[in-house]
Amino acid sequence: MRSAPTILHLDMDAFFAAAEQAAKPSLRGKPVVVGGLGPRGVVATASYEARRFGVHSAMPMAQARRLAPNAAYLVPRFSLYRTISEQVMELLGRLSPLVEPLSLDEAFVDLEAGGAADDSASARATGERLRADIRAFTGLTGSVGLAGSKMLAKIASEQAKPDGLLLIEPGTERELLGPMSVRTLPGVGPATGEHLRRAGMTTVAELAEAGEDELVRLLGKAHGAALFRMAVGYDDRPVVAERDTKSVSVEDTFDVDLHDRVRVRIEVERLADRCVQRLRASGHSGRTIVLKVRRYDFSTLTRSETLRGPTDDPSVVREAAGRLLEAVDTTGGVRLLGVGVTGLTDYTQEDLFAQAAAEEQAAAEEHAADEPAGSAHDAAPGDREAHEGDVAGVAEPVAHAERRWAAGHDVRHAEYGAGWVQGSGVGRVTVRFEEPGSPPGRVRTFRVDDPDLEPSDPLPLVPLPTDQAVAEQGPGQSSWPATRPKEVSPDGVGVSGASERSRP
DNA sequence: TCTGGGGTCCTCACACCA
DNA sequence: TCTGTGGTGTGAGGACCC
Repeated sequence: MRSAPTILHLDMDAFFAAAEQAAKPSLRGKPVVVGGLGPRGVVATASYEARRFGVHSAMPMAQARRLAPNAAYLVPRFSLYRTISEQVMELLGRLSPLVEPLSLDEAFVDLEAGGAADDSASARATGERLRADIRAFTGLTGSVGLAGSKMLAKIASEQAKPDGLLLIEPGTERELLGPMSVRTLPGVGPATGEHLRRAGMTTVAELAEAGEDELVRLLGKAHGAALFRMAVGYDDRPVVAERDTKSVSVEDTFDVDLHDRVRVRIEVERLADRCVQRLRASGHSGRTIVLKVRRYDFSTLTRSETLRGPTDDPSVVREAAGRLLEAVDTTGGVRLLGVGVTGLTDYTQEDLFAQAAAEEQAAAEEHAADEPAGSAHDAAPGDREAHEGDVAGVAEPVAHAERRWAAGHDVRHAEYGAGWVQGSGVGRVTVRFEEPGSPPGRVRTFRVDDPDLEPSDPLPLVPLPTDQAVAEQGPGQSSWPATRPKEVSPDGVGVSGASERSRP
């Protein structure tokens, strides 16, 4: 806790949906829902227009479609969001060396450490400047909270949404927090909230009145004590720039429950391989292998095995996961499988031969991953929906030519210019010709093998400055964030609802 | 009308050892 | 030798977050 509100929390507004609206002018002002489009998908982000229909994060997609049948439904394009996120994080990095990213669209900044602010007035000015810069550089809006602690800064940005700034003056915390719901505090979810409600506590003030001993009795030592401190507005957690990864995992929910034991085994091995790929990409190896199984009735169990030493060998992880699977009863069906590795270290302590073999295999897998989209993981459930756009409605694996035109992806036509794929199927691809700076564009349909049509990289959401404009700013002046939109992996977008009406 | 994916942290139970 | 205790490692599950 500090005497000046110099901890800043930034939260981008409806980030994934806003990015799609910025990239696709025809979707601006319309309800947009981003999330998994499969039968078991959930909403990742809903635009504010969609929220008016009652759609919100974590809601089953089927329910969202009932509430907002005319919304545009899109699959997330993480590489695009990551590019935008890097631009935003770079802007934050100019304020302070102490930036703690929480996710692609959220971060804490210690303004004091960067000398960017030392009192309320300078903190507020810095926050407003940051919001203006984010809008100028990305075309998106973010909300800023400023306070003397991380908890309060986060609460402030939440209150400021959308597109606002709120500063909490030190000394006013308890007064402000008192009437708020216990669910406002970080760490109080549905279960803890209900637990507290049964104990007669629904507001933060009631938590503070109950006292630390009572909260510890109800919730346990760590949780109870932490919650009491939060309730009285005390939070001295520092902004931490670098955090070590503790675990790496991959999981897949299947469109239809798996019953075949052999198939389950194959999926576990596939997940183990994907997990090792990630593990290696992060430069880690790990000692404990974890298998996660969610059964037909949504009951979830985990089984783990700790090895004698850390590994990043796919065969070792595959075998361990397979052994763990042997001990699990899967009768009735399996809804989800996951494989993870914990107990991470930065290197492998196994013998050098194993290490060399592992590296060879990693190189081979990396080569395979560079091949055209769809060749490596067509059978993997997580990838399948990405290639079969909602609009295209293709039940069978799409033909290679059509696979080039994943719905939502950017394209360029020799005559009509830049656009994005609205759908494809039966030898045709439908493109809406518009780009971030243009008015909503027209839709045209082409043969999938039209030589004038080519896939292209995503365009910047706002025009990049000319070299002249940069030069005029002079050396050392604020300049465009270095990160540029780069190649986006074929993670696919399917569109339905509003845009589906313009299908050929 | 069903409930994603990738994480973190905490608690509890149990075995083992000093 | 037996019993109690406390620390540590491991395994499982739950809650929470974005």
